[in-house]
Amino acid sequence: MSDVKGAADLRATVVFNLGTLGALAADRFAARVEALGLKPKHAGLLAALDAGQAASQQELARRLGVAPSLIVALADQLQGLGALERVRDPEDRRRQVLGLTAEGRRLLSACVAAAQAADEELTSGLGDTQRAALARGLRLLGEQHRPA
Amino acid sequence: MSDVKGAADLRATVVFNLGTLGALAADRFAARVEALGLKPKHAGLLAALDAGQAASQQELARRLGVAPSLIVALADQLQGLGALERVRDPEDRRRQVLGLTAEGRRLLSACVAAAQAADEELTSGLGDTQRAALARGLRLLGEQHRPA
DNA sequence: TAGAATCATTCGAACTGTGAATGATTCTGA
DNA sequence: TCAGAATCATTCACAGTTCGAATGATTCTA
Repeated sequence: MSDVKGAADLRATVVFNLGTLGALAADRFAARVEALGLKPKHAGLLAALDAGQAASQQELARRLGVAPSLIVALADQLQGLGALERVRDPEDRRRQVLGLTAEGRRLLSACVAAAQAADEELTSGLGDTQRAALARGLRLLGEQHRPA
Repeated sequence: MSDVKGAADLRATVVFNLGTLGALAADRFAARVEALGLKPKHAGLLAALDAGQAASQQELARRLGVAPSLIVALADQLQGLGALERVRDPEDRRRQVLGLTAEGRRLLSACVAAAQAADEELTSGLGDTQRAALARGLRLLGEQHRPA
């Protein structure tokens, strides 16, 4: 292969396709959760709350890779929807411990359904085998890049 | 499987992993092309110019999925770097036809190298077989979602 | 040939997310 | 015990990015 690289070489790259398709997938997902009155980051926060133990906002900011001040805004909005509750940690009253409500779990479930529908739409052109291989590869790569 | 869906179901989704990893990949790539004085969109424009026939800015905006006014700004900056030239289309003097210069091809080549290095970094935890499968799946999916 | 359409360009505005400042609370070490 | 440092949630001003409307030049259409 030549040492002068062109557009074709770029398209063969994982990061290029990940970036492009990631933006596309994010748009499709965003369009669907918008019907729930949510942004993708809201869904991310709901999922983080469902996944781990009760966590402070500081800790959630680390997990989601965003500034703590953004968690405040997201939590405000989700609290306004009745999706989560803030409770002062009695053992450290600086901390606000966030917890999902029943409505929060309902919303999260709807977000997951939206993601699955978007999956169906996005990968409809792929055969079952290819779709499974892609899903597996992404899950693997994702597991290796989880924040501690 | 239950009909009430939780965080684990979301993480199993292609769109979720595509979105998350897409953002990660974009960041890694951006950090590398920044050393060249470029943003990822600049690289995208260079690649679009290298790939197709000479195109108007209007057409490039369609291909990249951005507003025409953004193409103006990107092209201004790349022209300032000597990476491309604007030529009035003699057959339609409203159009500016953009073309890569030798410097533009050099920059594109450096962008590709940056993407390949980012690939190496990002997928270093995967086996060769898995990496190839992932690259193939992404390329396939990407080809199906090309703008006309 | 007059008016509609299309192109590149400029400019103001919307949206997102960040980082610095603030007040409350907890920790630390003398 | 207590004074100062550290950590938490919160507010707020700000930067970065992208878009859409307005503009002028050019081309198309009837």
